[in-house]
Amino acid sequence: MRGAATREQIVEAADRLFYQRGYEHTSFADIAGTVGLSRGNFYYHFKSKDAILDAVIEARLANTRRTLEQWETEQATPEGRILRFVEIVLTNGADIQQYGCPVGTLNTELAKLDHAMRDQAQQLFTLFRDWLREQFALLVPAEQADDLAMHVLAFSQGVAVLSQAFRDEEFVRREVDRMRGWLSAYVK
Amino acid sequence: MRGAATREQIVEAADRLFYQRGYEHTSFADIAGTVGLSRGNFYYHFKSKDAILDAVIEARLANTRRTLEQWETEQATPEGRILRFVEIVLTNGADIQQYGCPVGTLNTELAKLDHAMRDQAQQLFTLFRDWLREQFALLVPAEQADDLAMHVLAFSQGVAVLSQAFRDEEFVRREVDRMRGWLSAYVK
DNA sequence: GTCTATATTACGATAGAC
DNA sequence: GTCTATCGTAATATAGAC
Repeated sequence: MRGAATREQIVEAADRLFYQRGYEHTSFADIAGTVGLSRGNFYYHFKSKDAILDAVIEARLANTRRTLEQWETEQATPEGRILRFVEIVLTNGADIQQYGCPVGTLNTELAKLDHAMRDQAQQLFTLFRDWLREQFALLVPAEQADDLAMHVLAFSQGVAVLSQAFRDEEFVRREVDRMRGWLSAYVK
Repeated sequence: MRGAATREQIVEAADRLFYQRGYEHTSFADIAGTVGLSRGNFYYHFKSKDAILDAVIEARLANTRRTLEQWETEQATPEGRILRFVEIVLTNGADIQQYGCPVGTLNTELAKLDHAMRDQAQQLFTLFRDWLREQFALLVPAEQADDLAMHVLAFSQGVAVLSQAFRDEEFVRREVDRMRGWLSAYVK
């Protein structure tokens, strides 16, 4: 019981630190310090740094699935759901301006490190891609849906990178408005 | 003479390694090994890692200015110049698929590290932004030009992040085609 | 300008007591 | 399950010989 709670605390702290500082720049001491644990005890729960990354990605995948399910129930129409995704850059605007997109920055970092966990990080993107594709498939012929899903995904990444680089909230708003206009052409 | 040549070699090697592996993941030994220099001698040329980063960014700024000037002479029309920028994601497609955008990934990394050289890295983006704005100012009213410039910049970053994550050249092609269509609406 | 040798620190990881 | 103590390695950086 207690063990599971500690493990969860470690994963949560690592998740946040990996996002805010990056994976490589986060040390065991950082995570242990945040949780209030000694470095030695750390290895009882996770035997390597990669093992923590694995757990963090698994947690993010689970959280993402939960979020997407919630959006399904909250938004009645496919365009409403797609718009819900588009507006993350506003909803999470402050975090994105400081730390970038949690999915995009992790993928970028692991790609440069040529890290073994690259493909699992890509799955985070794939979750959104597939979900967006399903929404578009309700609006356009099925063979166009994936292309449009990738376009919306690219929008989110472009906005996130520049939002972090320039720290310009107005830019984000303008891009969301432009995306709203683009999207309206596909609404039945 | 010889000293300047060695310094140049160091900056070139560091530039490439920072791009391919990331700044933090690149060690002095990596750079020294590439140039064929001992670590000790290294500090004769650069007294710290930050000093190398500074020199690398300066070199990139100079290279970027040169590239933009070249595009000015090569392309007679503003739309041709903007398109030349848009097509970088194809021209440098292989590198971007492997290492991402050199400007975007550096900005993302330095932002997470909260690095002192962040603002100088941002200048790389600003060079492209200002240049694109000037091109758009020849096509649309001046007050719209910066918004459109940022949109094109966001396009390049979105495509670069997803190109690296999914390693999908077809996606890049489709996005460039879409951008060509978008751009044609602004051409006189 | 270039080298070897070394100081120093931080990190990932292990051993073993409690 | 948690702790302290410690090892090995790699990285930044310095000192001093040639």
